[in-house]
Amino acid sequence: MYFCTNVCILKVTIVDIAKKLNITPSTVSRALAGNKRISEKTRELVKNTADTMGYQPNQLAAALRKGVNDSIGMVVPRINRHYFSNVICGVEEVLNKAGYNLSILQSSELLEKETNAINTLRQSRVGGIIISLSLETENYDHLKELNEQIPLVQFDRVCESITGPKLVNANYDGTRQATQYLLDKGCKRFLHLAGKDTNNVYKERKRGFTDALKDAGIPEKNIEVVEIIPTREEGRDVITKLWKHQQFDAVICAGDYAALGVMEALKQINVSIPDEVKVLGFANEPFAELMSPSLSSVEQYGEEMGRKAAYAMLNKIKDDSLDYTEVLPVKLICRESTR
Amino acid sequence: MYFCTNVCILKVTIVDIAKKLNITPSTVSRALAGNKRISEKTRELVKNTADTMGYQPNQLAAALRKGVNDSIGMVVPRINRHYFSNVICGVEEVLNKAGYNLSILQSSELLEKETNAINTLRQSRVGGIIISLSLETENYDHLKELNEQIPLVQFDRVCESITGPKLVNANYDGTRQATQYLLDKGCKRFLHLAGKDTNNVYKERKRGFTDALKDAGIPEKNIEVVEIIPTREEGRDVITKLWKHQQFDAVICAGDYAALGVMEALKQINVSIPDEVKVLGFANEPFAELMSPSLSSVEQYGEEMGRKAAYAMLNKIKDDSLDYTEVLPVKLICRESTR
DNA sequence: TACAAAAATACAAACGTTTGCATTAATAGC
DNA sequence: GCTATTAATGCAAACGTTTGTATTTTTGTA
Repeated sequence: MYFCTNVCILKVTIVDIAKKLNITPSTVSRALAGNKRISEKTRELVKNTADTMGYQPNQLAAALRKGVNDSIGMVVPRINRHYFSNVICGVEEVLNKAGYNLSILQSSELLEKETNAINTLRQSRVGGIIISLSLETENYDHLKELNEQIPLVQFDRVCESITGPKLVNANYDGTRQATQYLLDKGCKRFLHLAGKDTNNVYKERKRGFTDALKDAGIPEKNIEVVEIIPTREEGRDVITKLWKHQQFDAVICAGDYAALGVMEALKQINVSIPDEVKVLGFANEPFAELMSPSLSSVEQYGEEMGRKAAYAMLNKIKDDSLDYTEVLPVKLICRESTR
Repeated sequence: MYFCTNVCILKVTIVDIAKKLNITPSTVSRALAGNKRISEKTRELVKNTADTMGYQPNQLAAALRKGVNDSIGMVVPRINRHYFSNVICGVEEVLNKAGYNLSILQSSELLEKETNAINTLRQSRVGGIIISLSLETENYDHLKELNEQIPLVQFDRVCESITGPKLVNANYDGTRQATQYLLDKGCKRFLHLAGKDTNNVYKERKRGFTDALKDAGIPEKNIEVVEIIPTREEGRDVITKLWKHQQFDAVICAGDYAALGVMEALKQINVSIPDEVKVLGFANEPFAELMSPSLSSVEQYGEEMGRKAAYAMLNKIKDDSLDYTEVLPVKLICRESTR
């Protein structure tokens, strides 16, 4: 069917259709949009010839003229992180159905890349931005500015002092519940490997941990909190160093990767899990279930988070005054590492 | 500093700057672009006032006028698959540095969503598309058409009959080497859980498997190939059913998730891995290393693939006649499941 | 058949850039 | 001091849509 070359296929525009049918571009535009002002007959005619000519509407021109863009931007710390990639899927699912499409950028946990990403998205005039902050982000000026300009939805790692929809996981409840669970198991000496305190996620997890222990009357000397970057390596290193001076029977980590490191380190020095130490992670990464012993963790539902963030965006676009914080429930998953 | 409202910040345009400085928009445009035709003095002046006014260039307008867009589209089967999310990171890394940005869409393994994604990207006039095909895609008309219109780079799951840059993993070599490794270990009765034969990736993996065995003189009756959708569930189910009639001492799977299912099923019926059966996967998912016994697999370097795909795109944009297939090396990773 | 009302379409400006060409200002050469 | 040359800027059209308003065509009614 395609006898003509690239160029001609690519360049078919509303004016070409208009010329072919001896009508005006405006009529074509309206016909394609299904406007009732155009007669049923010409509407059909236009649609058909548009099809046969291989017409592809020019999003750029339309967005420029309309002043609104039906694509939404998304900024995440890392695309290849299980949790975030799941959130992306959820967002995509909802936005796609609503006729929007998604531009995804990653900040790689860097403030500079985050700022760049935001600027890129603004320059391409996205209709809104869904963001989860980088670990490095402690100054929020760029966000405050952004928030005054286009619809902004924050999720997971958020800046609380910025108005608008914010969706977070029940980090406090999750860790508190997890800690309580270990208390019930009879643990006495607790270690928490926490993340940066400037981050709402890690701050809340730490708070859940300490509150649970305080309420249970555990003496301070049996509670230790160490702030790390929650990676496999740091988890391993920190435990290895720490264990020489101090032992625990419960280690609660701010993330599964740190917990993985902890377990590896403990195995290496022949500390038995869960008999001598119980280990708990957070995020329920796919590997948690499959390790040996399998790792207890806290599931946070990424796709659901994504869907909620997308709906929040759709609503925020309609009503700019939207301002709330929703806390999504998480679920403690008990496995061998805490039996 | 921001006394004025949303609207006014958002709307600052090249004309506003021009008015403020009593010069024309064209001068402003050229100044911002660093054009030498504009005097050093006004260039600086314009840039400074643009900054203080919070000017954000309108990508839409520029792309519309220039007829080219500095954003690249990417279509992958699933964003939340470890391999693909790694490829995305690689692509992003390179394109970002080159001043492009990325729009990522997922096909969810469906032809229809793939076609939609492509259309969406074309409508937003991306400068090129990097794609890995959905499993469902067996008809390539939409790709052939696309390939005549904008720069197209295929990776991993490709259509061989379409010209242009194609980057694939050494699926044949990888499986062949893996099979040879099991032959060397003394295995005699081989099972391959293959994926769809219409897919280049799975076809090559199967070919590597059968070629290795044929060359080793393994009799046909000791070779079995079963085509499945390589998921955990199917791996589990197929083995459970199969094992009743037929046993093997080597199971080579087209993917790690299928291998995981296989191992679970075998554990359930008390078949020992690796003593009675050796199991091998493909892709080296993060969990492979952490399982017990740990799963031998074939590493395919996602980020490197992404970087190569991005470079291919940058080159293809410059030179449309580019047409080659590059095979990226993979690496057999031997672990406990094949000891 | 004429005429108002309604339906269908046409006209033209606008969105914010970029860019070829025209114009003005500045410098140089004599 | 006057023209030739170069440097700096201005003008206006174009990219492909959308949309308010104007115009034409059709329909209905008397």
